[in-house]
Amino acid sequence: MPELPEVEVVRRGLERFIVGRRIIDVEVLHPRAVRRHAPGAVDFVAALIGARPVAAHRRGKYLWLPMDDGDTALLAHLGMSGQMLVESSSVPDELHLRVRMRFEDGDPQLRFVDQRTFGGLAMSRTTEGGVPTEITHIALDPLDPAFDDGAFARALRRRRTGIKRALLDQMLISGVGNIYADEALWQARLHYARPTETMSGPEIARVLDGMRSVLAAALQERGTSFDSLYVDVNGTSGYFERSLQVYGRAGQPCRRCGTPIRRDAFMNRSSYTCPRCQPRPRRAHW
DNA sequence: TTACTGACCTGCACGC
DNA sequence: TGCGTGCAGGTCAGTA
Repeated sequence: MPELPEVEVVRRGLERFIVGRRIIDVEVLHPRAVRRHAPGAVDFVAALIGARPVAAHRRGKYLWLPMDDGDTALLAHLGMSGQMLVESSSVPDELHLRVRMRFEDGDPQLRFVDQRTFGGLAMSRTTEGGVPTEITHIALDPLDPAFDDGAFARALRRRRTGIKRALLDQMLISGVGNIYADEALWQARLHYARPTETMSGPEIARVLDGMRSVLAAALQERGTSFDSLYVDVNGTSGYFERSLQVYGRAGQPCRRCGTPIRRDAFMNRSSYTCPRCQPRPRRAHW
């Protein structure tokens, strides 16, 4: 499931293999893949043909390639199962190939493959700061040098919710999904239902430290892979799954204290905690 | 204004 | 063997 580390690995691949190459052909093979491009697939194709990406940027889980016209960008979100593959035209089409781009200098081509179609591409106008207008509401991620720990702590305490809900809110902090939220909270020894409004400064610092350490470690391992759904631009899976401490380990011993890891249903998904290291708070936001 | 819920979507695992 | 069901989860519109 692509979260910040996985998206960053893909961004680096696009920067290496796609930036600087002029697009000469675009095929949209599934309209849902460009549903976020309001004017439709025909307009999406027309906007891209002739354009040349000049950089590859990321904010949270969003990727964008600014174009050489100076005020548009190709905006991408991988959703649950999106893949950006840089491949030779001789490679057979993937079953879930949604969009293909060909370039003036020939191979390799860029393919957007997405099994569950939660992801998508769009052409977007950019702000003066170079950020696509559609994602200006997305907060910075904790690895961004401009991320303000103090402002995050103040915003967190203004909320009346549980810490995990807050961490998954991309308007508060971006790049963190279900997997890394569970991992960071285990690192910080905090339960997911811990009320944000009463969190102490050291507790918030532990959460930020936990997030940064888990995201950095995942980046080092080129991301997490549970199946074939997350791969880099060359189709290679990451290795961080082997380093996960709680996520997906229900019933297995906590690597800190040996207590069996517990799985709870939470927000229509799963939450993994160690009942001993991360005790339920007396007052909780479920 | 803020917090929360459900829908979207497809493939796989599992039980019957 | 085949069918039905549950599960995985990021985002956003709608609701309370």
